[in-house]
Amino acid sequence: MSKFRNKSNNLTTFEKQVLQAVRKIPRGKITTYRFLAKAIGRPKAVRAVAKALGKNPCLIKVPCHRVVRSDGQIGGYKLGVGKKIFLLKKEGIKFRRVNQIDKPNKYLFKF
DNA sequence: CCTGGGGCAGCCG
DNA sequence: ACGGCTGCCCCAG
Repeated sequence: MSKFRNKSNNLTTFEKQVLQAVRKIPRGKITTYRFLAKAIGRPKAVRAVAKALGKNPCLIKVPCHRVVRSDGQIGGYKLGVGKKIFLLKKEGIKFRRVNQIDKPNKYLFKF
């Protein structure tokens, strides 16, 4: 038995697919909830995808802060939007206003 | 700019 | 099993 408690991720197949896809997003890049939904073959399950991110068990392996809204706004974050913005800035993402990414298209990661 | 309805996987009673 | 919310949303109007 590991000393480290295994946060037994009771994740469904769908949720795993979502998290797996997010892991591919490199530092300094972002994607949107919509693209992410498409990427896993469920273009209409956008909200379900967003919800799945809320269950993200490991913020290191699954950088869900790199998933933002289609309009370039930040979107939500389980640990607070402020934290999300902080992380994105740290990775080189520029903001035009607090809460609004400058030229989101520039950073978009294509699956 | 704001609004409503679409859409769907999970969760809870 | 089952129906009704809900959620890190989206876009047409």
